Amino acid sequence: MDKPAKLRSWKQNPEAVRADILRVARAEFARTGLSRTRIDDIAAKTKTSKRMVFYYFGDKESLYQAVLEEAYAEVRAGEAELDLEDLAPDHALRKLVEFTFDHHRRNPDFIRLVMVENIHDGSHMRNIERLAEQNVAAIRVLERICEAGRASGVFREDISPLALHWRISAMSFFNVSNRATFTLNFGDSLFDEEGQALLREEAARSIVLSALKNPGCATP
Amino acid sequence: MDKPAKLRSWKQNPEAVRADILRVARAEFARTGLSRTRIDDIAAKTKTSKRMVFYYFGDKESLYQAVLEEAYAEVRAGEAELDLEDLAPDHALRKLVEFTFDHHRRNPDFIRLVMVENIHDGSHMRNIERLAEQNVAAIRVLERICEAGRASGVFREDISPLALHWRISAMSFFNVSNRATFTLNFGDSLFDEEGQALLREEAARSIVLSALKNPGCATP
DNA sequence: GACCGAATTAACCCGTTGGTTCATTATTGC
DNA sequence: GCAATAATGAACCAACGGGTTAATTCGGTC
Repeated sequence: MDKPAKLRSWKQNPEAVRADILRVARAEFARTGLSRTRIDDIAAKTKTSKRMVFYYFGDKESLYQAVLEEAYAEVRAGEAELDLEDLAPDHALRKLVEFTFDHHRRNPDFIRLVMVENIHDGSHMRNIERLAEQNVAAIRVLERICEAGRASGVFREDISPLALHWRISAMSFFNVSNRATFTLNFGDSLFDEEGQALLREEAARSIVLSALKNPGCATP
Repeated sequence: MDKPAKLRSWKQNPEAVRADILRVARAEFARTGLSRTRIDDIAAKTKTSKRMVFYYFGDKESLYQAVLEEAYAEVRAGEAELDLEDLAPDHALRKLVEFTFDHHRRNPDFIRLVMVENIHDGSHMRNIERLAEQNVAAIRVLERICEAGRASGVFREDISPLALHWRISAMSFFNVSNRATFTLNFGDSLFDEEGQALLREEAARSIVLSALKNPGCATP
C-alpha cells in the first residue's frame, strides 16, 4: 500500500506536482483555448518547471486531453449528487432543469473546454475512455422521470428523454458559452442576478410545460 | 462612376481579389479558429499570394475582424427576409422559431465564427460598428409579435421578448455549435433528418407554449 | 512614350514556442 | 551504504509562421 502522498517526502511529491500542473493547465486552456495557450505560461504559474510539464504529460495535446478528461469526470460526478428520487415527475423535471442551469453557471471553465473541443470537432474527446457510459447515466435520470410521468398520466406519451436533455443542455450551456457575444449584441440585462433568475425560471417553466400532456391543468 | 469591376482588367482586379481572400479566410477561420489558421494556408487557397493578404488587410487580426463583420452582416440580412406580418401571434412566433432553427443550420461557418469569438470574449466583435442597431432589429420583430399576442389576450402579460430571443437562439445555436461533443456523448440520433425534425418541432412547440397565457387552450 | 501610383511577386527576417539535451540531485530497494 | 532509478533544473534548439523589404509589372494620364 502506498503511503499518503503528503508523508512520502517534504521535497519530492509527484502526485502533487501533477495535480498542480493539471490545475493550472485547466485554467489556462479554458481561458485561451488550445493553441493560444503557452506551455511556458502554464509552467510559470506552476510550482514547478516547463521541463516537468513535458516529463509528466509528454506533449501539449496530451496535457490538454488529460485536462479535458479530468474536468469531464469531475463535472459528471457533481451531477450525480442530485437526488430526485421522491419527487413528483413534474417537480423532479423542474428541479433537474434548475440544477443543470446552476451547475453550468458554476463551471464556466468546463464549458469553455467543451467550446474549445467543439471547435476542434471533438477530436480529443474521442479518445476519452468510458465517456459513453458516464453519459448514459445522465440520460437514465431523465428516462426515469419521463417513465414516472407517463405512468401517472401527467406527461405526454411521446416524450423523448434525449430531446429533453438536449433542450436542457442547450439553454444551460448557451447561457454561459455565448455570454460575451450576446451581451455585445443585446446588452447585459439578462446576466445580472435578476436576469439570470428570469432565464432560469423561464427555462424550467418551458421545459416542464412542454413535457406535460395537458399543459393547462398543472401550474408549473 | 466606376466601371464594373469585370471590365477594368483581365489581370488586375482589386475588388475581386479582396472578396476572394475574404471568402477563403472565412472558411479557414470558421474551420480552425483564429490562432490555428495559417495565413499561408489562406493564401494557398486564394488566387493570389500571402503578400497580398497583408497588403489588403494589414494583419491577421484585421482580416479576421473583416471576416466576422461581413459574416454578421450577411446573416442578419438573411434574417430580414422573413415576413411574419399577417400571421396570428402564436403562428408568427412558431414560424420565427422554425426559421431561426433552419437559418442557423444553414450557416455553420457563421456559428463557428461566433463560437471562436466567444472563446475570445468577444474582443474583436467589440470594434464592429453598427452592431447594436443591427441587432435591435432582431428584437423588434419579437417585440411586435409579443405586443400583438398580449393585445389579443393569447400571450402572457409578463412575457419578455429578449428572454424569448435568448431561448430561441440558445436552441438554434447549440444545435450546430455542440454537435460534435453531443454526438460523442449521446450518439448521432438527433442529427439525422428525422432527429432534427423532432428537435425543431419540440423547440417551436415549447417556445410557443411558454408564451401562451393559457397553454391548455391552444394546440400549438 | 514618359511618368506615377497602385498592384504584385519572390525572397527574406526573426521572435516565438513546443520540445530536447545533459547534467545533477533525491529516493528507494537491497 | 550503494547501486539503480525517479525527479528536477538550466540551457539550448529548430521550425514554424506572421510580417517585411525591395524590386517589378501594370494601367491609366498627359
